[in-house]
Amino acid sequence: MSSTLKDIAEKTGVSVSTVSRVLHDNTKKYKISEETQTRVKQAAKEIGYRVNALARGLRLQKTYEIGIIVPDIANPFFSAVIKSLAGELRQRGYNFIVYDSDEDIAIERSAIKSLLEKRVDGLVIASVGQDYSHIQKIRDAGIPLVMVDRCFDALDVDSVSVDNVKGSLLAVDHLIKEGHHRIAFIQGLPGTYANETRLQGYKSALYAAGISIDEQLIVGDDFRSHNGYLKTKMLLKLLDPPTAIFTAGDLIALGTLEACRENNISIPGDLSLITFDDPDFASYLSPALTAVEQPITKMAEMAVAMLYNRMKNPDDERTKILLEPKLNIRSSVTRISSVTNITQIMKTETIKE
Amino acid sequence: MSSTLKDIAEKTGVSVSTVSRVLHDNTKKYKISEETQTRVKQAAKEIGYRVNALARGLRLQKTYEIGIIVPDIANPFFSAVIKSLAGELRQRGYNFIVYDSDEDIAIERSAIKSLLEKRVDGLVIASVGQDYSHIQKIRDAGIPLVMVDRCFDALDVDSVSVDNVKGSLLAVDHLIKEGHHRIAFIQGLPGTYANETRLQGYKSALYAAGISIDEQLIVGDDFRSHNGYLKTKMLLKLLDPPTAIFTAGDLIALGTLEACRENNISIPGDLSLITFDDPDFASYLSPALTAVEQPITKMAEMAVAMLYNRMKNPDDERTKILLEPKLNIRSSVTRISSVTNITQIMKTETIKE
DNA sequence: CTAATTAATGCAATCCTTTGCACAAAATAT
DNA sequence: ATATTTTGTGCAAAGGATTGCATTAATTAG
Repeated sequence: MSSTLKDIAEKTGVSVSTVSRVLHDNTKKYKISEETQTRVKQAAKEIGYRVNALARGLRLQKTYEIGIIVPDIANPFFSAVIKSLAGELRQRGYNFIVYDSDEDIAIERSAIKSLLEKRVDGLVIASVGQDYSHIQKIRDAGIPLVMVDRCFDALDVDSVSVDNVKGSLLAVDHLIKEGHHRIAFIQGLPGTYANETRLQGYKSALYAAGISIDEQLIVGDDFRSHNGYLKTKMLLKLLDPPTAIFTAGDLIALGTLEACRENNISIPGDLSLITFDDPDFASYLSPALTAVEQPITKMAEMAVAMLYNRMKNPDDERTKILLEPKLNIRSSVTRISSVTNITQIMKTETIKE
Repeated sequence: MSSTLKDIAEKTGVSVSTVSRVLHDNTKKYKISEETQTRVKQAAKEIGYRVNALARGLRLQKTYEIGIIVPDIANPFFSAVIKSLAGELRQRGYNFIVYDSDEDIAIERSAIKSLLEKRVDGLVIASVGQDYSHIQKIRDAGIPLVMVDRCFDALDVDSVSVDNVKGSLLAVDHLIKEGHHRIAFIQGLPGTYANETRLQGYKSALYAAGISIDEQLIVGDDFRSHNGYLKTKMLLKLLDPPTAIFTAGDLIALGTLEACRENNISIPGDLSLITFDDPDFASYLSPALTAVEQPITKMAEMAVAMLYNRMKNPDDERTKILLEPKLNIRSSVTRISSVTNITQIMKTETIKE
């Protein structure tokens, strides 16, 4: 079906080696006569020759492919990350293969298996989290790898992510400054890097403000919108409901919006909302969402640069980079009066005792 | 670095063939003794063996990879399509490689080149449009191919897309029923299948209602949000601005929302808005967007089924499938009084003469 | 006890490309 | 005219896996 170097060789009467050299050896290391060159090129075009990347990769032990794994392609945050990574990689002459682990660590494992079988030259992984033994194996096997967004503090691997703790601090501090004391946190998948660090930021902010932590207000179990929907409904049913909700991801916030709409709760009138992640559509939502933005382009740029460096210098020391988040204040948070605050605090105390 | 069948063979003292058969021949066509099997499997595990997909693909002339090309990964519509395709493919034991053509036909071409070099078993393409000579070549080369969403009427290739004309009719009819006569259309990339068919639906609806077409109200040149933003600003500056806008894609609608917000135009108070594509967040926008929904899951399901069939039966007749769109009425369209209508019509007439 | 099966494994070709080394012919130097 | 260098090209191995055919040893049949 598809033609090979051999076909061209037969057609032009030269050897396969010569054909290969004409078509791919940009170096003039081998001196092929002008005449042969044109004859071969001509034949290649006529016959519609296309190099076989499998054979080449096999021979060269290099594929110019990078594997990318994210927990959810359809999540605007990750699709933006992929898009940025793709641009960076293309510039450097690399292609990429994306896998969607669907927030499932078993799929993540099998994705890694597939990619390694394909002999990709490197990996960029936004891990589901929870466990890192499989990632550790990749590193130990000496395969270039960088983790983005979702990484592991305890694992010594190149990584670039946003300072999640700081992002949460920014968000919760803002709520506190606006007079909120009863602030709920709807988390993503527990045990996950992104989640634990964001939770930590939430707790620190409350602690720093002298607000005691109410475990009832920490709910949720994954990054999907349905989680936001369900948990918001639960929070609203509390005897002493929160005056503000901080969600760990954009999709969760969408679920919260849906629940509020159904229950005729006005945001920010009745409830303030702030979320981690700042997708393109955040400012067009009703109301425009106050959100913590992550520097996606920067993240992709650095990830590729780090991967590139790791491929060149396998023995460099590994680095973990933390980028600065940014709080974009829009209109989903309202100031509440200090009178209310005091009542709130008293209420909280009462429950606590 | 990574181990091969040969390593295992040496370690266990059997031949490479035997190792291969133990590890991959699920058929019991060759009878390998239980003892050898366990010895080989054991060694493979110890040594961390991993098949080389390049070598296997080369030998088998089959890679179990499907190439996917879309114009914009970050567009929620396409990322949803990819996600659905991915699920379908995985079920059938296929992997996939995604490329983002960035709405650029040159990148699309080079993506196709790359994928064919990798010897993918089939292709799913949402083409940029404009030209199809490169697609025709794939078909003529006998490579299994199905087009989704963006296809070509004039090209005989398996394809599945939504009935765009009907979708536009649904949208514009709805506007007309709500009393609108001055309806603008902000298009996507001209020359594109999706765009031309949607435009056609828009025109037919107006024609059927006896409303003359005002070329001033047909604007726009790509599917990005910036296009929506710019063109909305222009439309608003018209002496006789539209009372409703119909946008050819979700991102365009986002741009329109932004422009309206900046100009203090209330939707649907001052202007009604309806869009093609219905992303998850459409119902949470301000206002909740009335939108034409495409059956994405169905589309992916059928695309994979068709591709699968084409791989099995290369000579079957090719089919073009059109799926039904659905209008989701929310709150971005308002009814306008017939008095206004008449004035509007008169104004239009005046300009026309 | 010989002939015919069956069980268990190995040989070697094939898939396609790349590249170090060898070699013949032509050009240049001595 | 001989020795040396340069040009232009081919040979063959390597990269890893698969599989039809061949082969040997062990069983079973007759």
